[in-house]
Amino acid sequence: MKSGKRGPGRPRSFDQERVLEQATQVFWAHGYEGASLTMLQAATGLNPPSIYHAFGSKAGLYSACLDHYVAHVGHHTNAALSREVADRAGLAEFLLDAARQFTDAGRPGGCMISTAALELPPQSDSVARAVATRRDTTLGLLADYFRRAQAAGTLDPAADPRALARYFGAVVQGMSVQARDGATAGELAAVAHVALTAWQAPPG
Amino acid sequence: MKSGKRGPGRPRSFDQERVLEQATQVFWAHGYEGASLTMLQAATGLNPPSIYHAFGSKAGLYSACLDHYVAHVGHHTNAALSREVADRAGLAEFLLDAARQFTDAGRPGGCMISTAALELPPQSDSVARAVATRRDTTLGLLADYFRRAQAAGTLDPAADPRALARYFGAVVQGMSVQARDGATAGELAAVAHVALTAWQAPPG
DNA sequence: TCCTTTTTATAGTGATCGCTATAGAACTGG
DNA sequence: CCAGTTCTATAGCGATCACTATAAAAAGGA
Repeated sequence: MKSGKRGPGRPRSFDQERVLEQATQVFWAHGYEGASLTMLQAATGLNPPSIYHAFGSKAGLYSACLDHYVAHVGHHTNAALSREVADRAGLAEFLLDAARQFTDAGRPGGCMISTAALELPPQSDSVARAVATRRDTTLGLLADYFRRAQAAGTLDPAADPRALARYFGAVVQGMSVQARDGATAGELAAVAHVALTAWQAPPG
Repeated sequence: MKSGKRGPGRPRSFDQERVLEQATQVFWAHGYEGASLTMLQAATGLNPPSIYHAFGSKAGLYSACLDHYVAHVGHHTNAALSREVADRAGLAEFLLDAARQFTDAGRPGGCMISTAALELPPQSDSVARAVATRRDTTLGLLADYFRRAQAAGTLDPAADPRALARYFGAVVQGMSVQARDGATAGELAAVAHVALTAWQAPPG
C-alpha cells in the first residue's frame, strides 16, 4: 500500500517518516500546545497546506507522532514487558532501559507520553484521550507482567498486580519528570534500583 | 507592614490573598503557558492594568502564586519532613498526605510544582528556574530527613540518603501525574504503601 | 478647594496562534 | 497535446496572546 501504483496528481515531495521523526522531536520537547505550527514548519520543512493535507490538523499530526513515538522510541520498552518469562530481572531491564531512554543525548528529556499527561487538561478533547489510552496500555502491560510472574512463581502471590503496576508506572513517570529536570542516567538508574525493592519474592 | 498607615492615592479595591488564591487555581489547573490573562482576569475579577501594577507581569503573578501555593497547600507537606524525629511513620504520613492533597476535590489534581516541571522548557527563563528551585528544596528536605533517620537509628546506615531522596521524589511526582490522570486517593495511597518498602530498617 | 499620588476602567497595541483561500506546479490518463 | 487530479507555495484570515497608553476615579496633604 506504500509504494503501490500511484494515482494521478502531483507526487508529494517529502518523506513521511522523516517528517514524523522531526515533528515528534518538536512535540516531545515543547508539548502539544507549546509546539507551534511555525516550529513544526521549520523542523519539517513543510508548508502549512502540506501539513494539513497530509494530517488534517495539528491534532492529527500529533496523533501520528504519538504512533511514531511508541513504534520507534517506546518499542524496546513495551517489548521488555511482553516477554513470556516475567521475573525481577526483566522488570529491572525495563526500568533501566527507561533511565537510558529518558536521558538519551540529542533527544528531548523524559517520556513524551508522561510529559503530555501533565500539560493537557484531563479528559478534555481527543488529544488528551489519545495519550490517556497509551498510558492505560502501559499500565495494563505492567499488570499482566506481574500476573505472569505470580503464575511463574517469581513474585509473591499475595501482592496486588494492579497496585504494583500503578506503583511502577508512577516510578517511571517520576523518572521522566526528573529526567526533564536534568537528572543523569546514573541518578535515574539508582532510582530504578531502589524501586525494585518493592518486588517481593514468594515466601519459602 | 500590612495595615499600616496608608499613603496618598486611591486604595486598592481587592484582597490580595483572595486574588492569589484564585489565580493559583488557574495556574495549577492549566499551567503557566496554558493560563491566559483572560482566564486570570475572569477568575480574579481584576483588570489587566491592576494585575500588572500589582505583580509586574504574568511571570510575576505566577511567582507570587508559587509562594502562595507552598505557603498554603504545601504547608503540611514540608512540615511533615521538617520534624525532628525522622522515622518510617513520618515518611508514610508525608506520602499519604500527598495522596490526599493530589486528589482533593474542588482543586486541580496533582502537585502544582511537579506539573509545572513538565510544561516548562528546562532551564529556560526565570519562571522555569523558580519552580526548579522549589523542587530542589523538597529534594533537600527529603535527604536531610533520611540523614536524621540514620542518625536516629531508624534507617539502615548503608542506605544512600540522596538516592532515597531522589527515589521518593520521583514517587511523589509520579503520584502527581497519576492524580492528574484521574487516579483516586485510595489508588495513590496504595502506591505510597508499596513505595515504603524501600525504607529498610537497620540490621540487627 | 486644589494638587499629588495611586488604583481603577476602557480600549487597543503589535505579535503570534491555528488554519485556509487561492493559484500555480507536477504528475497520470486520454 | 489536453483535461483531471493532487500537491505545493504565497499570502492572509479571524481570533487570541501578553501587555499598555490614556484617562477617569478615589484617596491624603496643603
